[in-house]
Amino acid sequence: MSRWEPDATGRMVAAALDLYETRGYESTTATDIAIRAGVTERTFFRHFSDKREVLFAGSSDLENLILQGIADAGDVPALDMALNAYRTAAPIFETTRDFIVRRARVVLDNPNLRERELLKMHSLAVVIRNAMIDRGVPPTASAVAAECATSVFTIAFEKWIDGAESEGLILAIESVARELKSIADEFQVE
Amino acid sequence: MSRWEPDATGRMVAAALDLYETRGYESTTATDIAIRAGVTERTFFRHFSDKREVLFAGSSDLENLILQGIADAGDVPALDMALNAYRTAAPIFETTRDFIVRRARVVLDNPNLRERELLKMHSLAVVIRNAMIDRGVPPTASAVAAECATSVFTIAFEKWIDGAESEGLILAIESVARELKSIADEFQVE
DNA sequence: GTCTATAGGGCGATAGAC
DNA sequence: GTCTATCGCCCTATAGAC
Repeated sequence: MSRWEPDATGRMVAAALDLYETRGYESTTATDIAIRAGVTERTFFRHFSDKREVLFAGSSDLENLILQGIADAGDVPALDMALNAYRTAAPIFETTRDFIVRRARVVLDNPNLRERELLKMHSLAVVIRNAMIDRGVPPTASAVAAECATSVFTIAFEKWIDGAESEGLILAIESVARELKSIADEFQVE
Repeated sequence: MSRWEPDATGRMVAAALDLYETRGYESTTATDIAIRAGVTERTFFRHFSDKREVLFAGSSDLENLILQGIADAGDVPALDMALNAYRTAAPIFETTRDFIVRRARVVLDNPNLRERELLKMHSLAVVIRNAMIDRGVPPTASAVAAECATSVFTIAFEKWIDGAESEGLILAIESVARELKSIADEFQVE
């Protein structure tokens, strides 16, 4: 038997989500989470740079899928390429839906967590943007496509969480993308 | 002569920007800012809910202009309506360009401030979205238009700060909006 | 305006894996 | 021996309570 129970990170994430749900984020201390996970406060901060980060463990996995989505995309228009990043990432949300939904609710009603989520989403957009530039897509087109695909994903995710799109996250993405297309069609540049 | 020097808020904002520029955000304490502005630490926290907020003073003015931009827009397509919010807000950036540029640099290279900025931009998007829904634009169209107009503004702002668009922020907005139109044109929905 | 709890960083000690 | 995960104690600044 080893000195420590395995998967300290997983235990801390689970403990944090439980406590944030029941007591709320503000009134949960880092020490509370650590104790519930069977580690010390100091260990908590060695795994997570701050109290928010614990709900964003595994975001580097997400980033890798995003990058793969760009690499896997064929020689398609910029917006399609950017959207492919999120199509490729969608499965990791779908396979852990219960956790994702609980987590989303907690994040949604706490400004501190919301803020961190926006930073994470923004860094995904930056990753997509840079990967597209590396593939030879012009800089401004890459920036606009990456940002707008991220908006599409965010809105689709919102619908999927609400249960309005019970047919799956990818279909929700396609549906919101169609909406973007139609809005842009109506728009007349001066 | 009054008991206190006037414009405590303005002095704290200026002091904070100076210190964040020279020492960096992390190694500037709230007390440092307060002292430099000639107030007590307690006064600082009475004006600003936290150390980040000091660089976002006046964001309610911005929100009001945004709302006016939506109200002033004629019966135009959704994306045009959302963009009009930022066209209307553009002048307050242009009249204080020096301050805005210094501020943008500081925000850009500190994750804590960057995070807060993203939250502020997101709440502008939400304000636009709700104002559009109130004007009778369908919910999903409002969401997509508000988010994408915000992306357009952010990218245009970036170019304008870099000096690439010396002809003004509004022209930068129009130019990025054209890019969005052309990207959406290429995109073929499945 | 004063007091205090919490966030979160620094550092050295400890105990297993290899 | 090295490397890595944990602990424990000390510290300061933030930010909320009173």
